[in-house]
Amino acid sequence: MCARQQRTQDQEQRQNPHQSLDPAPEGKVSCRYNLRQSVPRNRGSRKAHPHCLRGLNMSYEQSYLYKLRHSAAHLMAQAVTELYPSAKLSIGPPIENGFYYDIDFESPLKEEDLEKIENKMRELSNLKEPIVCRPAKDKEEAKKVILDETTNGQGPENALYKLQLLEAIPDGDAVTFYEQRATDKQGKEHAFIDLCRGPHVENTSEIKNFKLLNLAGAYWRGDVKNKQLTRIYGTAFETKDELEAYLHNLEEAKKRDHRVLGRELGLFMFSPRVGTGLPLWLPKGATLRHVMTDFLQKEQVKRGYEPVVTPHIANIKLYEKSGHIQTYRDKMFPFMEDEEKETYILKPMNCPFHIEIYQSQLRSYRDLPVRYAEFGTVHRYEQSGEVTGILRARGFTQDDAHLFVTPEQLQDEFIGVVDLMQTVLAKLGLKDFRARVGTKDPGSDKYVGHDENWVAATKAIMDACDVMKLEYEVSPGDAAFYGPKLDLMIKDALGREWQMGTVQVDYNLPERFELEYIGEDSKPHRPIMIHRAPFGSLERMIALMTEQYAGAFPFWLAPVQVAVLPIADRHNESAQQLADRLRDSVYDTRALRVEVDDRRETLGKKIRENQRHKVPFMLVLGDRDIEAGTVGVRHRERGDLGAMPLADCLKMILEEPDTTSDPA
RNA sequence: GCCGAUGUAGCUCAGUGGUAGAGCAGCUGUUUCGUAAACAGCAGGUCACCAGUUCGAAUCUGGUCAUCGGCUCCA
Repeated sequence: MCARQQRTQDQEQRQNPHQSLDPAPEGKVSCRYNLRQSVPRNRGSRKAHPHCLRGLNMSYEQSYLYKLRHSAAHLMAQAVTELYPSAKLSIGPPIENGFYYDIDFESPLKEEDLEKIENKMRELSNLKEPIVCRPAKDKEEAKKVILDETTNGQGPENALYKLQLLEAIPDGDAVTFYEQRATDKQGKEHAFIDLCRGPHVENTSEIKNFKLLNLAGAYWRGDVKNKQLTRIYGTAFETKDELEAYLHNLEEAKKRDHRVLGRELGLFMFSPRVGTGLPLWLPKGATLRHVMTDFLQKEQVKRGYEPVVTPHIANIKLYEKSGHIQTYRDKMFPFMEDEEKETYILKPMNCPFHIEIYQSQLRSYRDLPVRYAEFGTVHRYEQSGEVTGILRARGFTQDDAHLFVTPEQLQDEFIGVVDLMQTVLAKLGLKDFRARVGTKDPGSDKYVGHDENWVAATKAIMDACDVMKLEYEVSPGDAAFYGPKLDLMIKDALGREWQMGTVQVDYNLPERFELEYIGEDSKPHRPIMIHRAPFGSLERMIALMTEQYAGAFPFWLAPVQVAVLPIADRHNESAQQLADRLRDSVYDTRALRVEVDDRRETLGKKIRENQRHKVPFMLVLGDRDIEAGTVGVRHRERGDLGAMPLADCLKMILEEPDTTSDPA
């Protein structure tokens, strides 16, 4: 587990997820390491050391490539300052698959300006500027260097961000500058000095294979309250081939984007007449959902969960009591208000409903744990810039459940949930994920409940992870407002990381709702709640799996498992009969999902299209087969397997494994 | 929400001020075919929407909306 990624870097130096597509140049940028040894993400420490980059895999951080990219960021900054002398530089770190630099421009940069900057970079690279480290005696001297030598004659205001970075460096720590300087043929001097801990390559002529990729806005120090700077993303490699391979991979990744495949495979759609972020599930996508929820449902029944079903709207008072309104008011769809009557809201969470059901009767300690599960559709008014296909939709389905447990049961129940999640992920074939324990950020006031509850809940999560030998990383500030949580994180085709499964230990909602059970001592006690969702969002999970499998879902999940292809019209009836037999599970308890492609097209075309729709098995039926009782079998990955007796073919289909190789 | 980009037929995309184009998909007809695209014809667009500039706007300007890449957020 644990993905190829850095993760504990300073917030200002967060990787660009867009850049983190695995270019896989011999695993050079691959960075696996023990999560437990990683430095926890901590906003406080990020701010204390904004100019250092930690948490990257040591081999990458120490590699030539890492230095090269860092130097490429400097070269870009030099080009920018020559072209736009009033631009104010802030930070420009290397990241997993490249580098960026955050710059405050006087007038907005256009995408076409990138080419200009690239050309200038080439010019400077050709000057073969030596890059040298210049240590400063102390911060005082460093300040002088910044003001005297890095402002392009624009005055102290130009060094605004660099001075703030300098201030954040602890007194006594080494302060260094890197300087690159050369004179061109016309005798003009080009010089660039940047506050930087390095290290760098020795000469700008080493920076040859680079490309500026895109522009983005990025808040100074990652804080919305600060000014938004312009971030220029780029990448650099040691060789031209590696650069081209990376850019090629980027293009390939776009083809497995779930939005592209979702349309091609007929899984889901969006309509402007319905609304942003509100998916419409087409028959094949709905089938996929059914297969997945059916699987989880059965797994949950085995583990003592009970199903419940709750409405899509509720009286707002329910959510005032839970605290959701106070925290998320402006991230909900507009309230349904009526002057005379009560106000209702579209539900953004299922928990208060399940709590109501728990409270509907007096509970004994003998009844606990109570485990209520529901595939609950919720609606959240996500920010317009955040909606991303079905990865982040405004209407989605949680595979939600709430466990009401005694303190003694907490650990076992939590472990049971983690076990379920691992079972689910193994079945879905998802391996490349990481675990994150989101804890309370002491500096924030968005949390409810007493500290002792938070401490107990956090300890319960970490203890359970230890028992399960699950490696995790602690991430302060990533807790839910009512409690800490364990999240499983996974990347999409473009390398962006998403939260999927989640488990939360919650002492606070039981308190707010005054939940009770009668203990052995015949006195009332307060249960603890576990919120959990192994998929997280069914929509997001389907998006991630679509990308992971490039649309070629494992056999058990494929919306269409078998396509029967009659060669000519006269074979259509036999084809239908064969399909019906497969659907009726004549041969097995497993009813197969079968389609007959009886269009008047050539066999080649039928094969091509079913192949493009990633149908696992195609059964070709012609005169010879009907005569001999055989079918021509074609497997999605293995190709034409020739004619075989029907019985053999069925045996093969039913033995098809639940996993699949990735044909993309 | 913020920064940047994009919006032409169902899909992928041409079209830089003078009567809207191609391929695929679709429809109709012919073909009845053995493992990744048969042949022919037809139809399909208020060029996202609303204003403006102009004799004339897909094309220039402004606004709105949606989508895409980031930032921030994600109960």
